[in-house]
Parts: sequence; C-alpha cells; structure tokens
Amino acid sequence: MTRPGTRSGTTMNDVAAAAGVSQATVSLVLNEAAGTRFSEETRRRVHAAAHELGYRTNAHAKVLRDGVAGMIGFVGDFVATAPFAGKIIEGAQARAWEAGLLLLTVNTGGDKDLEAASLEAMLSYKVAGVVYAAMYHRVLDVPDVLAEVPAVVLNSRDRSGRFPSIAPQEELGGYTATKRLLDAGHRRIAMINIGAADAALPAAVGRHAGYLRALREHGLDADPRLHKIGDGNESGGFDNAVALMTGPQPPTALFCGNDRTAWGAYQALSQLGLSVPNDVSVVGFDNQETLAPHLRPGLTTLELPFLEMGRRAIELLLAGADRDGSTEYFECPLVERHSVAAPPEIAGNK
Amino acid sequence: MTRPGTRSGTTMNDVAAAAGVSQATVSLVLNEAAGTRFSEETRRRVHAAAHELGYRTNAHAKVLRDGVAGMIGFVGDFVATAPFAGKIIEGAQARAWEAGLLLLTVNTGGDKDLEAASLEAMLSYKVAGVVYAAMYHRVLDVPDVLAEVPAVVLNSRDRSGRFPSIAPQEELGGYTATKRLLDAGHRRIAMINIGAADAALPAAVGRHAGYLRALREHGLDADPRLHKIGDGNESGGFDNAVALMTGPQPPTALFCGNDRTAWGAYQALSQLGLSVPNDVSVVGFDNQETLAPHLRPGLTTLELPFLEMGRRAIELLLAGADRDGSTEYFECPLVERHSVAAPPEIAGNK
DNA sequence: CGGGGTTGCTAATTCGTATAACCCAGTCCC
DNA sequence: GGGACTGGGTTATACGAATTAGCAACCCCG
Repeated sequence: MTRPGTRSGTTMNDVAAAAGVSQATVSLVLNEAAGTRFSEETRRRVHAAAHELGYRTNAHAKVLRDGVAGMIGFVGDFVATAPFAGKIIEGAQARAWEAGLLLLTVNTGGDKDLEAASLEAMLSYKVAGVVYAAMYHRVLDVPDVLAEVPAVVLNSRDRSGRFPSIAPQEELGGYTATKRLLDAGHRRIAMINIGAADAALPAAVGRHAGYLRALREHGLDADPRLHKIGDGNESGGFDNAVALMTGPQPPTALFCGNDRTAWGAYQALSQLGLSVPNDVSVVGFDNQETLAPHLRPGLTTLELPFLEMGRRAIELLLAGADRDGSTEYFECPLVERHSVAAPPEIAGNK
Repeated sequence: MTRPGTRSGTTMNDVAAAAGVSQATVSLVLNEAAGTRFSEETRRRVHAAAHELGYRTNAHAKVLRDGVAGMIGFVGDFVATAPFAGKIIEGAQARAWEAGLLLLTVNTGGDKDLEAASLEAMLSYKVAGVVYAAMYHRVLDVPDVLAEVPAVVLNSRDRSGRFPSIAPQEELGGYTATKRLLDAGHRRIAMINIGAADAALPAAVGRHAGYLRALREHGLDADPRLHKIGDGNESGGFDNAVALMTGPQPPTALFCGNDRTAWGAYQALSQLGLSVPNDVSVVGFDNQETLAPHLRPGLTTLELPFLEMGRRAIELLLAGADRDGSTEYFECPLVERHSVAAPPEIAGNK
C-alpha cells in the first residue's frame, strides 16, 4: 500500500517547493552543514516538509557528485556447502556497516566470466574497495582489474604479491593441535590430512608442518605411515581411520585435518567398537559449528577465526592507502571439548 | 599497479576528446543506440579510444538519469549457522545476474535497527526490489517501508498479506516422508518434531500435519506417544530417540523433523546397538548437504528447494507489478538414500 | 548618513550519462 | 533549380544533490 506522499520519487526540489525555500536550503538544513545559519522557523519547515513527503536522499546523485560510493564489493568463489562462508561474510558486513557501508556480494562459484563481469559492475558502481575471498586457503591469481581499486585477498594469498592478504596461521594450528595430544601423553599420533601436503594447499601443508614440528620438539621421529592423505571429507576420515586402526601398531590419537574428516573418523571408530576418547583421542580443525559441538563426545578442535578475518579485511580496505602485498596471519585458538584423554596404556595404568 | 590510462576516472568526455568526437557520439556508439548511423571509421575511433583509456561507464550517472538501478536488495535475518542460507542467496544471486542485476545483501542477525537502516540505504540506492528472507519458515511482520518498492518474502509468510511470499510445502513434505515409511511396510512410525506443533512454526505444524494425514489415509490411528517434541538440533534427536526406543512398544521407523534431529537419532541408535535401517528406518528433512549424504548409512530425506526458491523470489520481483500477497509453495522432493528398509518383523519374515 | 558587519537565504555550477532536437552537406528527383 | 531526403554527426538539457559565491536586508557605530 503505497500511501500518497510516500512516493519514492520525492526529490529535494519537491521538499523545497513544499517548504517554500530553495533546494540549496533544503540540502544545507538536512545535512546540518557547518557554518550556515538558518532561522529555527525555516529549519522546522524544511524538516516538516521532508518528513511529510517521505523524502529520501538519492544515493546515486550524491555519489555522482562526491565521487565515492558507500559500498564495498565482496567477491567469493564459495560454493554453498562451505559452512564458514557465512561467517566470513557476516564479519565483513558487520565491520562495513560500522563504517556506514553496504556490501555488494557476488558468489562466483569459480566461474571466471561471472567473476570478471561482476567486478566490472562493481567498479562501475565505484565501490570503495573489493574483498576477494576464497573458499579454502590457497595461493591464487587475482584478476588484474582489482589493481584499480583498494583490494584485499581473504582466506588465501595473492601469488603476485600485489595485494594484502589475510589467512589463518595453519602451521601454528597444526602445532597446537598436536601439542595438545602430546601433552595428554600420546606418542603415536596419526594425522589424517585434507589433501597432499606437497600440493599448493596451505591448509594441508601448514597443518602438517605444525604437526611435524610439535613431534620434533618432543624428540619424536614422525612415522610416515601415520600420515594419511584424505579428501577433506567425511569419507576420507572414515577410510583412513579404518586403515590406521586396523593396521599394525595403531595410533592412540588422531589429528584430523578438518572437522569433517574427524567426523568420518568418529564413525569409523564407532564401527570398530573403539571409544572416543578412552581408546582413541581425536582433534579436529575448523570448529565447524554445525558439526564439532554435536559430535559425541564433543570434538576438541581448532577454531578458524573467520569472523575476525572478515572484519579485518574491511578494516584493511578502509585503512586503505599504502599497504603492501604482505600477508596477515590469524591465530586459530584451541577449542576444548571432550575428545582428548590420556592414552589407554597410561590411563589404564597397566 | 595502476597503469597510466587505466585510471578509474576516465569519463565519456575523455574518450570523446581522444577520439575527436562529441560526448554524445561516444554514448551513442558505445550503447549501439538504435536508429543512429555513424561511419565505420568513427565507430572504430570511439571504440579504440574507450579501450585505450580503460573507459568504464559510471553506473551512478546512468542510474541518476535512467531512474532505476541494476541492484536488488537482499535482507536476511540469518545467523551464520544456517546451513542453507548460502543456497538461498546463491539461487537469488544467480537469477539476478541473469537479468544483469547485482545483489546488495545485508545480514541483520535479527537486529531491527540494522534492518531499518539498511533498508533505508537500499532504497536510497534505488534498488529494483527487495527480497526479505527468513532463516526459518514462519509468519513474520514485514517493515512498512518495503511497501515503497517491489518486495518478496522468502522462506516465510507475511502476516499482513501485503507481499507475495515463497515457502516450502511443509505439509506435503511430511506426508511424503511418512508415506515412504508406510510403503516400506512400517506401521509404528514415530515423529521427532523440531518444535511444538501448536507454535507459530509452519515447519513443525505442517510436517506433523502431513505425518498425520499419511497415517490416516492408511487407516492408522496416530499414537500421540509417538510424537515427540525436539529442539530441531542433534540433542533433541538423540534424547527423543533414546526415549522412544527404550520405551514400551518402540517404533520401527522414525520420521525426524530435520536432518540434524535425524543425526542425533543415528547417534542414539548406534549407542543402543540398533542398526539403520535393519532395525530402525529413519527419514529426515532438509537434505542438508553437509550432513545427510555423509551419515552412515546415507540419510533418506526431503530436499528443501532453496536454490529454486531463491531464484523464484527474484523472478517475482522482476515480474513485478500487480502481484497480490499470496503465498507460492514449493514442493520438497524425496531424496532416496539408504536409511529406509522394511521393518524387522517383515524383513526377517519370521 | 555612509560604511562595515551580521543574519538568512538563493543562484549557479558540478558530477557523468542518455537522448531529443537540430544542423549541415550532399544527392536525388521532377 | 528548388524541395525532399539522407547520412553523419553536434548541441543542449535533464537527472538529484552538494557547495561556492554572493545578495539583500538589517543593525550598529562613528
């Protein structure tokens, strides 16, 4: 029900006419411009007319004149299954809003044509900057066109080193996870990774490197047979957990490259009649909200600080200017639940 | 590296100067305006100059002149944990893009002030319409300001009946799920709901109504003790499944109000030493991508057609005009996996 | 009573694009 | 040889808001 007087086409000229003043007066009064004096009576009339007519400023006219828009572009290659996509966007949007900016989001799904076209559109809209976000941590090539505007790479690293990047501290995360298990007394700790650690997958490489460093610091030699390559999914966790636990010298603890993998491991252990954490301890990675707290027992895992990363991306954009192409790393804090205990030989004290 | 000649400030006037023609000529040539004739030579020079200077149209100037922007507002109350939020947005964005429109998204998290403010901002940007999306299916109050622009309510229904709404066909979904179990031979079928069926929660009410109708059509009386109220989460599924299976006359099949609930039920059945589907059949609801296919065995469930719903919302907006406030319901197709079998007394054939 | 200061407001211009209106030089036709 | 086309452009204006420069009217003061 569009009430009369609430028509979206009301302009400053309409308000001016209604208030019996000039358009300039309306602009100056409504924007409370500094250094101008208007009588109380005039101000009142302007505000009354504006309210009466349902005046709303035309953002495009404003942008056209002032040069820069109150929008930030957010381009992601997310697929909908990425459970944390929302977190990143939520963080980014919240921070943008604090600065009075809206987010123009596009989900490219990896389609390069769509990506190019939407970047063009965003630049046409004179966005104040662009966040180029990746679904999973990797090294990627950023479209050249982004050089025309402040840009930040989120959850990945820019190969060319032209843009500031934001990424999680994978190595420290892997170290923390493994150390947690070592501190609980475990010595045979397997890792089920989310991909080959020699591929260009910083999450797999880094988490594994941290795993190795923790073992080394405890004077342990890493047994290569305890490093399994999964697929980052439930089935990779399941299959590798079965292989590990039914093989010779099974581990007493599993460090899983992500929570989905850990879930698969849980299901495998359950089928093998092994209990978490009494028989086998498990640590995950990601702290996936829909998964980690609901596993039985609750999964001890590392949190990917996506909310903060999203916020920080906008922050960098706003700070703007002379940022170099360096990468800012975010720490992944340990989230303690109930999937880690002492290994059986210690707990059982036989 | 902003190359010279790629400055974002290039306007049509710059192109015109470079090509030695008027600004009007540039506009007419670049837009391939109908009914105008220019020599091949002129066209060539204009295109060359535009390319050389890296000209990009200023969308704001265009909108200012043409009146309507190539953007659609998308306001959601999602929390990041909503696993399907991405699906809805993906569908909406894809359809919008096909029409050459970008999505201006805001995640309000239920904050009414933020909601009001961002709607104001969107209207300032002269969006072609607004999709007002809800995280879960309910009846809600739409902000009055949306009356000023084409608007569609997504995954909920507008209480006032002013806006067209799009929602899933909950009742039919509940019917289909239950019928699947009846057809497999089950007669004692429990439902673990995702909330009280008398609350203003169409998902709970509708799915339960469908459950009752299916039973009735098969000439069965619904046993009220087999209808449990969960919390829509894993724990609700777990607790109620334990209660049902350890009580008198346990059911042979569980219809769970959503997949998370079904997951809880799986965990409970596993702990009770009961096998899915040999001892107990399970049907879920939502077809949550991160869950249903990865459960063991894969969960038979109903798909919430969020992608299509998102697409349809944009479609309605574009069709625009004289839509009334009626609700369009989307069918939830059955996704067959491996959690349904004949009940033991039949399968065992004793 | 004339000059300077203050109060309260307006006229005019700018941003970049689209388009309606018009203009000029040739050509054709009768 | 004059009117009617036609091809190939240009000029001028509008869109809506912000802002600079300036203009009347009044007051005060010497």
